[in-house]
Amino acid sequence: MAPCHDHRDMVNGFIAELRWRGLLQDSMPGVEEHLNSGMRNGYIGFDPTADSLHVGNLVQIMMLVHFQRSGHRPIALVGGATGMVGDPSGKKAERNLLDEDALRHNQACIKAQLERFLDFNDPKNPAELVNNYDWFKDMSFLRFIREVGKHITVNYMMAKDSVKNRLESGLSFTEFSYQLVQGYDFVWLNRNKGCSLQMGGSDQWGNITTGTELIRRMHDGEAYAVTTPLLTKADGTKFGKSEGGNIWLDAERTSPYKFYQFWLNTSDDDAARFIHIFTTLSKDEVDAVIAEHKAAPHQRSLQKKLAADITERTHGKAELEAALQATGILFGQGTAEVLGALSEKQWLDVFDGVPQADVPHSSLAAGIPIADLLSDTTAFLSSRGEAKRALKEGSIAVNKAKVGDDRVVKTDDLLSGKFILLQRGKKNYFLVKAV
RNA sequence: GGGGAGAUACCCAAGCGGCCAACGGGGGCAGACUGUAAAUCUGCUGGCUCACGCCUUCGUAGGUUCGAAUCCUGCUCUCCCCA
Repeated sequence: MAPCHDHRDMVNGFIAELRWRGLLQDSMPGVEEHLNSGMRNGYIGFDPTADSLHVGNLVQIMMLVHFQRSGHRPIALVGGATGMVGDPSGKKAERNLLDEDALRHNQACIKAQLERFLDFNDPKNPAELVNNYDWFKDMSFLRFIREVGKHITVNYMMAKDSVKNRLESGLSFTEFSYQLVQGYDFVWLNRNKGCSLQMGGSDQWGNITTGTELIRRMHDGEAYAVTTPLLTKADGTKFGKSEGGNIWLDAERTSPYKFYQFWLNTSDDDAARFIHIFTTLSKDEVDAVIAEHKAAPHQRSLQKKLAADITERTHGKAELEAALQATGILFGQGTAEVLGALSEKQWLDVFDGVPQADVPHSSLAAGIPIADLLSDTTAFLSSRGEAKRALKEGSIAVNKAKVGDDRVVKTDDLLSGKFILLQRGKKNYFLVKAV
């Protein structure tokens, strides 16, 4: 056998890879042979509905990552045009349309994020980013319905679940047309980029098959579809949300610390599935981590591995280190002494993603009753009533020590001369800075 | 165009003249147990004081009444049925 310097010299079973990772929901007959017989181009579309992707998009991003690692060329499509139409799939109501400026801004931000996951400079199979606005901006309505619409019957379009489910509540012609617009993306990519595969979540199956159908009818091309299962959590709640809402890939929206914590907090069942999906570890490595975790579940090595891997991939090594340091300090044996040993810079680094407030030295010198500090002074808790409730629950800690409602916070409580750490329960922190 | 039903706190959903800050469920938060997991149990979940009490709140604007989320009127919106 010829020596192989780079795994990308060879195409290796992408579909098999998806299978063991639990990422394969549906696929069209013949895909596996098609992909295994040479380097192929495949794409996934991303909706520019916000200026950042979130962890829910991560499944699709990882699909492209695995695709590239298998030796194929991934194409990420940002839906500048489709974003203007609105996909009815899985939506109960008509969507609001974004204006063009917002879409442009969102596309640029999403592109920057995708560049962190995919290799756009690989000499053999570089990733590519396209925007369907580029081929739709000069497409006239008449041309579209003559060239594209002509090939698909309304009967065919109505049979799609995304349309059927909305027939009762109603959907606009615009949303109805969505599958054709997306289908034409595939046609265009097939023609101009040699793209023969579209991937996506299982809710995209209908849209994708409209695309393969169009390709077949318009120029007798070869095209395939593969979808991933919809990601769920073991407890049935929606994946990707946390107390504060969505978990974003943008560090400004979700701090790397919170991002790391999100993954660290996944349940055992979920973590075992997620490590298959969101890391590039080999099957042996995955099995080993899961086995290690089973042997000593309290170590939570599985969650740690998962969180570290994704955080580093998303935010980089330095941010991961900072998140680890913050985690160690906040959840470790961390006592007031540990905290007091930090430099001012360390304080600010560790608490980067934690809400903060400035409090004048003078009021601390006078002493602030804890209830006042929690609500009026810092707005850590939304009202005095909530502060008092929390105190009654025994959930408030100052500098990692539980306090009662009679506690008065003074200058003596300042650590490193400047900081006080407030805490509600185990996971909610607030940093007071004396100024 | 005609007829009917409805709008209650984050969501669902009771209440139909005073005992309603408003049953119950979900969600959320916290405590216990743990492993910053899951499951379970307990408490809290409008604001101010927290002890009574007070203030704002039941689509919206008025009205009746000692007193209304509950009755009357106008308005807005939603849903269903018939044409």
